[in-house]
Amino acid sequence: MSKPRFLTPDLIALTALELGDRAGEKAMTMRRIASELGCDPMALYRHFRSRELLLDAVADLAIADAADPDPDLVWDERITATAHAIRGSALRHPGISAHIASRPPMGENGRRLGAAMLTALDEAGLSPVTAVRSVQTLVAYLASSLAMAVRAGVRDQRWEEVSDVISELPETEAPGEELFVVGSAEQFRFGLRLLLAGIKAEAVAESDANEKRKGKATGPR
Amino acid sequence: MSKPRFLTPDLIALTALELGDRAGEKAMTMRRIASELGCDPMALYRHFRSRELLLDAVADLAIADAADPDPDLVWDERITATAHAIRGSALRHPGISAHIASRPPMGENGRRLGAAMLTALDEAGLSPVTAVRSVQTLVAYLASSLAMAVRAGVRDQRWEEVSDVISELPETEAPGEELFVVGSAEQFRFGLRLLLAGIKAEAVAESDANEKRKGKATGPR
DNA sequence: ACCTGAACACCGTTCAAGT
DNA sequence: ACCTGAACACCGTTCAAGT
Repeated sequence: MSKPRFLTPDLIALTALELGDRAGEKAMTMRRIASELGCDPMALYRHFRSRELLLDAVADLAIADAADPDPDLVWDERITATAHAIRGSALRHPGISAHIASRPPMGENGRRLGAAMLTALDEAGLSPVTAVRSVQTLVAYLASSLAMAVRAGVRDQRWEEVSDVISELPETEAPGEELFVVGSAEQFRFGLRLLLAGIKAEAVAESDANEKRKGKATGPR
Repeated sequence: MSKPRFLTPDLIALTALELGDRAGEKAMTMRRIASELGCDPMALYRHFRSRELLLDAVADLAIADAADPDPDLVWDERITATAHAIRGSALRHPGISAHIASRPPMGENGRRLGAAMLTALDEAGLSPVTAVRSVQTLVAYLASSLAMAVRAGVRDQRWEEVSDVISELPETEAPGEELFVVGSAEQFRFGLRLLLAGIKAEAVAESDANEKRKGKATGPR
């Protein structure tokens, strides 16, 4: 409304986030964000070099309220808690979730939550290389689950067709319809469980390798 | 150039795919696709109700050359082969890969390849419900890996910052730079391995449950 | 230093009209 | 049946100018 004398990156990102939540992804244009702030569209370019970079800032802001996991939890519960926290925050801001899905936030909050997962995996006994790879895999899965949840507002028509395929398989009873709600919390939980089982197998393999290596120097046990 | 008297969905999709490969994602506008075909932009709307639906057709076309897996392979190798085939085809069409990532193709080819994975998982002994969930998880991971590979043309500046986090962890040696090439084939392979390990654990759990159930009726073995 | 206004080169899509 | 043309209501971004 009134001309804000002090435009800041934070104020711009917050305004864009609210606009997106209220009016949808497509409403977050430079022109509409500016009119929301009561300034000229070009004023935004004083603070962000492009629309893409502005949206990156909005994406990181959207997950600001995802809390770090309780340090008393064991490592795999900490991973699960962090993943669900990120998913929850992102879905509470539907206007920016598609952007989060395609460009995982690497701002203050993205790095904070990434570090939390990395620390948990370190505690699980993974080597640094495997821990980083695992975090990247978790982030990739999280991003995609988000993308699917966003457009699954109602049921995604296209997935229904998969049921035709299933009924052609041998020994198959028709599964319930709810199975085809892509992006559901239940589907998300399932995929996370698969990944954690894989990570645990990886941890066991690495610790076996370490045992064997140490064994040669100090004897077994 | 000359006015094509017989516009078809296939011809339009093919033209758009080539344009995208040649001139990038943003070049695939209704207006430019039409000018490539030598027709009026509005002629396209006779065959696709919206740009989004046209791009869905292009996405499915892009993975048309991903072959079904060799039926002689064991199930997990078949999953791996299919996933790599899809990734390969998608990356050969950089103009549409971002769209593929955000909306997994459910046209002729998407369904064909989804069915191949589902059949493999059925053979692994998974229940239909678990098999469908697993395919959805695999597709989600595949989609996201694609999205990351697309914009990783050069190194993604933002991921580099993760290395700061790592160096704060205890007992960590600086990992090689190549670790931060997000979307690399190696990173993709790693995530796929995690998921397959998870799926195998799931298969074991389900077959144990079945053994126990049958055991009560027919005795062990 | 920070913001404005006009202008450039585009978009997707609707609608009424042509053949 | 299929395609066209003009028009509507927008975009992101550059550049020169204002205060």
